[in-house]
Amino acid sequence: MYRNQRTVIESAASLLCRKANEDMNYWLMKTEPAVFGIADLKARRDQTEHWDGVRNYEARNLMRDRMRPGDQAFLYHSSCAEPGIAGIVSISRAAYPDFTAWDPTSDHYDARSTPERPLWYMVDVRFEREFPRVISLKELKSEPRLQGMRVLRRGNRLSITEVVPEEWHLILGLLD
DNA sequence: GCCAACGTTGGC
DNA sequence: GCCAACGTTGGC
Repeated sequence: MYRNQRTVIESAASLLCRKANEDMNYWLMKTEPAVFGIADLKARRDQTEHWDGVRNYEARNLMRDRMRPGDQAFLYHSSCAEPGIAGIVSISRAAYPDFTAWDPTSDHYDARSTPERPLWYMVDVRFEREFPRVISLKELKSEPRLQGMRVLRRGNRLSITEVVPEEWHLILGLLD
């Protein structure tokens, strides 16, 4: 009961915050569903998880300098049978040091990063919505008004990219 | 600072 | 499994 009430209150607060925030940004975040997909996030306690393992400076800078709580992001499934956008997550915590970089047993260990001088950062994301179907990469590529999207560029490898509001709403419209 | 070699990403 | 494209590393 307490959990439900808190969730409702937080959702309302998040909405209010979003409406008041002119600088809200939209994002696209890539993940391999075999490792951690939208279904995994949905199943997490509080449907929230930290987004660890980003080891690219440009993506780190976007998280650290531009992402704000209340921002929304498409969750993109890559390296799978049907690459595409599987749903929406929200940013629930601003960037903080990625502690997996300090763990020698982690796949993402990086000896250059320390608690005193963190090199890598992560945010927390919360499940918002799973689409009734994946909006495939093929479908995104076939839409002329989306050709500017960085994720569609040939050879793109950046795991976090910005989505402009026009693209965001157009993509949501593809579901109808 | 240049740039070749390397490891990784990710669609196909 | 293939391979193009990319970011990073390290020799010079």
